[in-house]
Amino acid sequence: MEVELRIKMNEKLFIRDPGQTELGKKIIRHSIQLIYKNGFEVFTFKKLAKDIGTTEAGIYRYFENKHRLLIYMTAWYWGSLQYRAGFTINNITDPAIKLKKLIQLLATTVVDDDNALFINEVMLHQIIIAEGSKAYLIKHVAEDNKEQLIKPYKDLCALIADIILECNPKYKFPRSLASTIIKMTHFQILFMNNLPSLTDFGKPKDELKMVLFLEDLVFSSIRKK
Amino acid sequence: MEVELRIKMNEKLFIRDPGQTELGKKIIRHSIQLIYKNGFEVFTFKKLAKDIGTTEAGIYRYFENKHRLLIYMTAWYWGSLQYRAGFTINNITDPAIKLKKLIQLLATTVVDDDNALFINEVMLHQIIIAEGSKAYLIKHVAEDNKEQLIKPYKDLCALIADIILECNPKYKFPRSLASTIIKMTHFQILFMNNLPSLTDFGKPKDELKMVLFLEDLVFSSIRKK
DNA sequence: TCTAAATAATAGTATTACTATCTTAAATAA
DNA sequence: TTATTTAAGATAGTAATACTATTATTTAGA
Repeated sequence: MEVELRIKMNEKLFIRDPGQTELGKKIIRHSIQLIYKNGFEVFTFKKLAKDIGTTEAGIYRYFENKHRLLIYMTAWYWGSLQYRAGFTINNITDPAIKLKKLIQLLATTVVDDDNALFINEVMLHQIIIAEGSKAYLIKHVAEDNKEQLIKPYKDLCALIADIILECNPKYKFPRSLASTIIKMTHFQILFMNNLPSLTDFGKPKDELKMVLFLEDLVFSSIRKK
Repeated sequence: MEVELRIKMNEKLFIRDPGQTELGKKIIRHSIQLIYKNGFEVFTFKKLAKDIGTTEAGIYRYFENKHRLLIYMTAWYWGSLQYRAGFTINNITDPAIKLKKLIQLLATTVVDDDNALFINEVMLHQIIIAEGSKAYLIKHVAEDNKEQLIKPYKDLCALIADIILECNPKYKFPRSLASTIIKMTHFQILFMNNLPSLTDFGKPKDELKMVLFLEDLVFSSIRKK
């Protein structure tokens, strides 16, 4: 039996649902490869179309522009993470262990490299780390789209904030700490890989030490007092 | 007597030094205004030229492209911060107080709105918070330029890391904590202003509470053990 | 006053980011 | 089975962007 994990995406994120058609899946798959390889700035629909073997107009039937495509990817990433987070902490009662598991989930490179899926999560993870901020760090995103885009992110943040409160109901900054955890895991990975002198685990790369740092940071402030 | 603070900028960051000429200063001043107002994506040299009352070609004599201009601004910002950091902690001996002062410096909106200066630091601060990541989150920056751009950032990080070690010589992650402080002050400001639900001080905006959060986070982990 | 540097004015090109239209192929519904 | 949607392919075209090049004019310094 095959189980296909399908993440329900908000309809406003696309013109035509890329998950529903072959071309749509190809668009996502090849975009991820191209952006992963060369970065978002040099990525164009023309190059994508050529890579896929279709035409520019074909892509435009799915996404309004390349920025929307990045938003779609980002939302997909956070949705998937949300799902895996729920899975990870399922049946665990100790909130501290839940939190540790989540930090690990966030900080550790995804290993699920199932080629059957139309989304390569390893590459996507790297893209989000390197380019993810660009999805919402822009002035022209209309408020409603921003809402839709940010929602899975917010949900994950709220989930973590709740667990923090479980650990210590008196802790004053659960949401800020939650968003800090999420941001910092990504940034420390980015720094570790590209600007190692901004970290203490860049040379040699030591993901484990990074997790230790994050755990230390989080638990010292939660447990204090 | 007038004292002009001049920040020495690396020569690779521009074609012609904008600090040396009237047009150059205008370029910086108007870029800051335009990017602050509409964001970096929609900012073009054509619009800038029109705004200044010069031509596109005129701008290109100073900067290779708009991305280089952003790099210049970013480097200027970190240079300025580095200078103000030194100023701020001068004559203070207690490392914990030094650290607190630096957190405040990073987190608090700059007030120095001296119109005489060709760089409006209040706007620049906001630009760096909102668009700063775009300066180095790109694949095509050549390594040497990246070095030059990142240097003042690294220097500031190293300065903070040293103070952290003064506070507690046994602390294991001084550099990661330092880069975390720098990143998080900016992100928490951004979230506070744009995505308040990701923070605990968004509604109403409470910069002071934010500083408390950061201090709590930093000192609980440094002082532990 | 002469010279060199800086700027202004104008023009032009390649690429990007789209939009429009028309045709064909495939899926589905009556 | 045929009719009808629906998706995809093919082709063309436009406005804006991101530059480069050339020449003329102004300004400042020796």
